[in-house]
Amino acid sequence: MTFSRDDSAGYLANHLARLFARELQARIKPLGLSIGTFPALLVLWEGDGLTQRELIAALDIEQPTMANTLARMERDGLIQRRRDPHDGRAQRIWLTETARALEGPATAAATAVNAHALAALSATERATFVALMRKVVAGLQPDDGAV
Amino acid sequence: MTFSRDDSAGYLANHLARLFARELQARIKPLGLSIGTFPALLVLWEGDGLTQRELIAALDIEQPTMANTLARMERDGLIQRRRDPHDGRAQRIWLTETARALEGPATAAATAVNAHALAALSATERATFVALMRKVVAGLQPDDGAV
DNA sequence: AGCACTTGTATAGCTTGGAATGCAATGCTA
DNA sequence: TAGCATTGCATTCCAAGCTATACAAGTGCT
Repeated sequence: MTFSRDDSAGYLANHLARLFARELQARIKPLGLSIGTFPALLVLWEGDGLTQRELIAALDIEQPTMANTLARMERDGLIQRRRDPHDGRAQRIWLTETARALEGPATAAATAVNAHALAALSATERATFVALMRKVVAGLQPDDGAV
Repeated sequence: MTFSRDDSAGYLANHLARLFARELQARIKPLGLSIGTFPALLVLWEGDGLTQRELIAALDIEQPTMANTLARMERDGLIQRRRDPHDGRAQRIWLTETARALEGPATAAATAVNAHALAALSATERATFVALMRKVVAGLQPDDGAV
């Protein structure tokens, strides 16, 4: 029996993520954004002043990846970093006005991508799909709560 | 209303793919493989002697990505490329014995990753999950059949 | 034969992701 | 309080994905 790509959850997940990324990329490029910054922005739009460590915990991204992403975001004028007055190691991350102004159009773009991607599914199927993804993610995630 | 990451199919797909990739990577690293070569190997194990173009069509990978992946695979002794005798532009890709020998352990590793990832789901849910991913992928794919 | 067009690959340059490592600031403890 | 462990972040190096571009080999047309 050969291993079948289209029966493999892992293969499909990879393919799915690439398709989503391609489309989101196309839609937010006009805004001057790229996909890697998106998750961080989503968190920061809810409330900034976080440390890198807090962002990492929220997003399950490895620390060097986040450091790199934040460096690009600072370069591109999306964030500013200021040292934490109480902890000389930490920096707190603040959105610029530019980044704040992008919340509306950027989330609209993401919503549009999701809508387009799920257009082939019924409302029930969409809910099931998202719930199952959440369940698998939860099962795979390293922080098992209990230790 | 704020955009909620955990209700976003795109966000979840990205997270899911990263979790799968991390685990597969860990499991096949001991074999001397890395995840980027995996899809190409799956196709070539079914039958080699393909051109780069044929691999791309099978996997929905952009051409420069595949060129780059094949270069790494050749460097790592997984494939050899020989010019097509009938078309001076094309090269046909052949697996080395090394690559052939890895089919068993590598697909076993991928199967184990899938099993682990879907462990939180019932048999019915697993089938649903895979079917829904396939459906969304099909809906997002560029080649609409009709043109 | 000559020319434009198409096709198959390669290259350059970027982003996004990770592992491994280094280092400074902090915290803990004997 | 000196020494050690921990924490927060940066850096290095690599893989994997993309866009844009280049280029050589084939194809078709005149």
